[in-house]
Order: sequence, then C-alpha cells, then structure tokens
Amino acid sequence: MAGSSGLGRRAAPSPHSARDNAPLYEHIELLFFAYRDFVGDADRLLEDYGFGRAHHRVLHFVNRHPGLTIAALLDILKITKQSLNRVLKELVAKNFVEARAGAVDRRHRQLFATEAGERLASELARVQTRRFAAAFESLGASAKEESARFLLAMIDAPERERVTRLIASGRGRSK
Amino acid sequence: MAGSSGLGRRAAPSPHSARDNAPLYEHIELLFFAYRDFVGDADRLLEDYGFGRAHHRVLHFVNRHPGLTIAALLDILKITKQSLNRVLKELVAKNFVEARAGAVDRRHRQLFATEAGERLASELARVQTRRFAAAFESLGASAKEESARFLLAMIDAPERERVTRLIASGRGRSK
DNA sequence: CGTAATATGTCAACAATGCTGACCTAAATG
DNA sequence: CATTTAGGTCAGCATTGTTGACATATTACG
Repeated sequence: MAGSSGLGRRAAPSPHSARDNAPLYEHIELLFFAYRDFVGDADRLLEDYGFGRAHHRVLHFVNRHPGLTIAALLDILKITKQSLNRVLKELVAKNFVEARAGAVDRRHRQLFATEAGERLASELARVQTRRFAAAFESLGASAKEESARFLLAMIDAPERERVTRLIASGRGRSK
Repeated sequence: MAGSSGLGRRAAPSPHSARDNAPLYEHIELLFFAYRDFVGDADRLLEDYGFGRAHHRVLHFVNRHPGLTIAALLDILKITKQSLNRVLKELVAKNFVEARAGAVDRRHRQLFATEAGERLASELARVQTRRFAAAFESLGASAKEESARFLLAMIDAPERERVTRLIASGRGRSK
C-alpha cells in the first residue's frame, strides 16, 4: 500500500522523498470528478436557455469585463474566432450580449452583457459559488485561500501572472 | 495571509459565511484555467497516438481497474454505451485495451490494458502527476492532503463516498 | 425447456464545440 | 492610396456527447 495519502485524514508530515514518481491517481481522479460536477451545475441552468458551455464562457467573461473586445476574448478563451463567433452570434441574437463599435477605434467591437445577460451570468456564478462556499464551510476558514493558491499553482507557470491580472481586473461582484 | 482565522479544521462558521453571496469569481476562473492546462498536458501526448480525451478516460480507468466491465465503466464515466463503444473499439483495434468474456458470466466483457495500453496510461498519468507534484512543491508539505480534501469537497455530496471507494480500489501505482 | 431479463454491440442521425482554410468588409495607418 | 488590422462569414471536418431502434449472446427463472 505504498503511496496512499488518505482522503480524510491528517497525514503525518512525511518528509517527501527526493524522487517520488508515484502517480497521483487520487488527485487526478478527484480533479476529474470535481470539475465534472462543477460544470454540471451550470449545464443544467444553461439548458433552459438553449445555451451550452461555450455560451457560458463567453457570457461570463463579457460580464466580468464590460467593453471587452473580440481579440481580447479570443486571447482569454484560446479558441478560434469562428468558434467564438458561432456562440457570440447567438448570445447577441437572444439579447444576452450587446456589441458596440469601439469608441476610439471603430474597427473593434466592444462587448457588454445586457440586463438579461447580467442576470444569467449572475445566476450561473451563483450556483458555482455555492459549490465552493459549501466546500469551504466544510473545510475550515483557511481553505478559501489555500484552494486559490493550489489552483493557481496548477496553471501553466508562464500563464499565472496573466491570469492573476485578468482575475484582479474583473468587475467585482454582481448586485 | 489575510483572513485566516483558525488552524483547526471544521472551524465555526465565520461571521458572514451564512449569507455571503459574493460570487467567487476568482475561484471559478482559477478552476477553469487550471483544468484546461491540466487536460492540455494529456492532449498533447494523445495526439501522437490519434486518440482524444475520451480515449484517455477509458484507458485510464481500465488501467486502474483491470477486469472492469462495460457497465461499471459506463457508471464511472456517465456517458452512453454508444459513446463509450466508439472509443473503446478504437482502443481495442489499436491494441491498447483487450476485452475478454467475463470469467463467471460470459455476457460481461472484462477490460484490460495491454502492455502498450499500460505504457501509455502511465505516461499520461506521469505528465499530470508532474503538474500536481510541482504545485505541491511550491505550496508546502500540507498542500497534497489539503488539495485532496478540497477537491473531494467539490464533488457532489452524494457521490463522494462512491468516488472515495472507487479511488481506493484502484490499482496502486505504476513502476 | 422455453421465455424473459441482462449485457453488450451496432446503425443512423443529430447537437455542441473545437478546428482549418479561404475570402470579405470596414476602418485605421502610413 | 495601399496596407494593415479587426472582425465576419462560408464551407467542411473531427471529436464526443446524445436518442432511438434493433440484433445477439448468455444467463436466470418458472
């Protein structure tokens, strides 16, 4: 039973061996299941609107960064403009997102969540927040900051700075 | 450092935890980016074999649970048998997975990773483990157990027990 | 034994969301 | 004015999920 780390216990502080190559199956699988349930929350909501996960991501970041341009959004999502456009068109058609010509450079489109868009984005954030909040409540006060540090450390090192800035620059909270 | 108010687990609910509605945008976005990079590791490897994420999941769980039946795998992955069969057929055709008739009930198929399958599964687990290991190294000794508790707490409550058992029953470690 | 239930396989079609490549317009820039 | 930049669009394709219907083999049961 080498390498067991135990799910619910306080492990003794093991002096971690210099070259421990044991696959962290536990963590790999926990992240898989956790993410699946995490996005599942939103999926159920989105169904009522005829939207998918791609719509969610676009709406989320537009709501968080009013005035975002297409190029900036593409850079966040790392998808092609064709993939983005497909879902963005639907969000605009259904009046959840509005695209205005850029104030300074009219070639740009600046994206904004409409009132309906804000409402849906908030609702989506709310169900996902609930999952985090429930976890933190069961884990203790430090879990909130610890988990943020953990998740950041799981992001590609060269991206961390960018992500940190992106998150910090987002619009604070809904209502 | 800010906001930590107690080292013990199971801390008493902090002042506004009961009705704190502020969306946890930071965590939501960190999890999104972290998961994207996490699966990205495997995606790059899989490309060389002409496999996708669906193949990865099947190969992973078959390797972890030799002798797994189709029904059990469907229950883990929560996809339809048609979706599973599409990728499973390819894994068998390319000789990464083997399906034998069940020993006791010949209606069952028991799935096993071939030697090539084990090799690929190990390689995939290795790159994903590396990401976790690097994170834990930067975060300190307790992060490994803390993150496992956090991830488990993010899973649907009624599923946690099942997942815990599933993980515990998996084949230990590769060489 | 014979029928029913079970475990699996398969065909066809469709939906969501990625991708590439090509080509178009509008606006800014030099 | 020519070029570059930002974006839109069309066509087609790949992956991976879905339903629904039907086929086959094997086991279980009355």
